[in-house]
Amino acid sequence: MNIGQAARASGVSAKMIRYYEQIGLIRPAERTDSNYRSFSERDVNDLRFIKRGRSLGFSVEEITNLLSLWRDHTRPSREVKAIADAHVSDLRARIAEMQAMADTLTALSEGCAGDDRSDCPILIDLAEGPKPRAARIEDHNGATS
Amino acid sequence: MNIGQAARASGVSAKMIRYYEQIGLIRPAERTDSNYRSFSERDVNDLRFIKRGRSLGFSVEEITNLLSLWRDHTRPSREVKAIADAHVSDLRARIAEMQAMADTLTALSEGCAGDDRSDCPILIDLAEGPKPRAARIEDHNGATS
DNA sequence: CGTAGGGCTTCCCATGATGGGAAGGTCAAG
DNA sequence: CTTGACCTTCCCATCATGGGAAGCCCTACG
Repeated sequence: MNIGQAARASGVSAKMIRYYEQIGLIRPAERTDSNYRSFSERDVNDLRFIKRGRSLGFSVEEITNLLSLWRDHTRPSREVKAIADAHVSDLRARIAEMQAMADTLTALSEGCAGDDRSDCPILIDLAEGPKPRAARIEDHNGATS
Repeated sequence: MNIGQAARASGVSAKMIRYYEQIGLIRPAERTDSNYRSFSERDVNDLRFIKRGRSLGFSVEEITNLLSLWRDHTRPSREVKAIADAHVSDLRARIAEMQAMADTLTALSEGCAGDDRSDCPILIDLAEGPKPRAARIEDHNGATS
């Protein structure tokens, strides 16, 4: 199986296959007499594993670990779960961050006419920093943050 | 004002200030006799603008546009709003993507004992691809997706 | 006044995952 | 035997950021 065929079969681009080989994520492929890489079904399965891992947002480094856990069927599921859970935490943290950005911007955009006038709370916020959000009445009671 | 002082005053690292200058995001700073960059209050304000924009997830390119809109007070808010809204769409799309990843992984992780046994649905999913979700009963009625 | 330490300058390199493209070898079909 | 599609390696670019080296400058202290 050529690299192109392996690419089509796995959904991983030929460029990426070479890259994964180069960084040691996959074993160096066999070579034909003419120096073409030659892939087995098993190689393609590994590539599919990698592809799926990437689509779940795992870094190549995490996939390296997951792949070695997968190959060694005696390893405890604890290790796999730890990697996955750490990744989920990471995802959720980044989601929260981006959600906050989106919410802030949405609020600012709603206050922006979006017409010919130049007045725009978005620019004001960028220039002057975040305006304190509508103060909650409870806060007057001296609860120090 | 030295670059270090400007960095402290704006929250943008000296490295980044030089970079922003290099790519033309900010005007080249004045220089002292000894070739040190010299920043004004106005420069620092620009840096704060940039900093705030980055913290809202705008790319440097988007900030370039926002900054020029900010400097030209005659421009219509429509343009600003368009940039912001496009960015919000982008954020929301990426959030949805990551949310889907996190949800999938959470479900898989819940099915994983995380103990000494090697059996683990996470690895199975990675190796074999996504399992069809628990089929909803309504779906038996032939509603084609 | 001399020197030490900290700040500044530029320049190069690295990150992570991906793609683009050039130059050249190979293979299969016509 | 030629043509076109494929393969090989190598280099470059992305985006925003940091690390670090080599060398100049400035200030404060003895």
